[in-house]
Amino acid sequence: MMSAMGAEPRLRIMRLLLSAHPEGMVVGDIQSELGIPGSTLSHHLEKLKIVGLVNVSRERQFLRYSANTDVLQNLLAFLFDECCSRSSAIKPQSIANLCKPDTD
Amino acid sequence: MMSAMGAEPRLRIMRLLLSAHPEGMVVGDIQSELGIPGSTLSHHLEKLKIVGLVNVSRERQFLRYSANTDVLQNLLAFLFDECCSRSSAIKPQSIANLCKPDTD
DNA sequence: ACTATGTTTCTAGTATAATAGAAATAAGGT
DNA sequence: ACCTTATTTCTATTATACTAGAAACATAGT
Repeated sequence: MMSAMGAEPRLRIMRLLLSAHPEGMVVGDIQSELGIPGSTLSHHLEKLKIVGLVNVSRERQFLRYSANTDVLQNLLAFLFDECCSRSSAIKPQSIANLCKPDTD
Repeated sequence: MMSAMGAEPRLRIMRLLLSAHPEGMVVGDIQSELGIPGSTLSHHLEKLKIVGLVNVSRERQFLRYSANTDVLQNLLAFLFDECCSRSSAIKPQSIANLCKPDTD
């Protein structure tokens, strides 16, 4: 998954899909937004789908892709676990607070 | 950075260095622990160093590598920011709680 | 059935990355 | 100065990934 997110075109796709979450976007819109040729885009979407970072569903003749936030959450949890339980070097609160100053 | 962590040998290195945090490890110990030939290991360590995920310091004739937890924290913060501020789809607390059930 | 549109698969070229043996460099001990 | 140990750089090979045009496939409308 990190390898998948490590490629710039795919990180751009993920960020775009997160902007459009939870509705997601159809391929054509992603394509015109990012300016990536169809076949190249399809290849990247395929990779993101394989590792589970995105979900796909048909909508008439369009394919709608959306970010799989459960999987993203697992990735974040894994990284946290590595950092915290292995080394206690990172303070989760300092990061969590960045996102939700209103809850808690 | 995600690309760097996305390669399996390098993820193994990072996990090992996090286990040994904050002391870190000298190259020879990493090598015997992971069973990676010296030149290959050196190549991977170089990459991790370039993206800032590890720090190096000389210690007599050894080179000691250690995980750069500040940079890791920034990476986590970036991911959180993408997920939370773009989509509000991820609950930071659910992850933060995995690590520190005693603080807060 | 035919046409139009959206998306993928096929194919191939190019670039980047992983691997590791051998030689070179660095630091330390005698 | 020389030898030993630690690590890197050099070099080359092999494998994998990125890119994208063209053709194929899927769905919808007429």
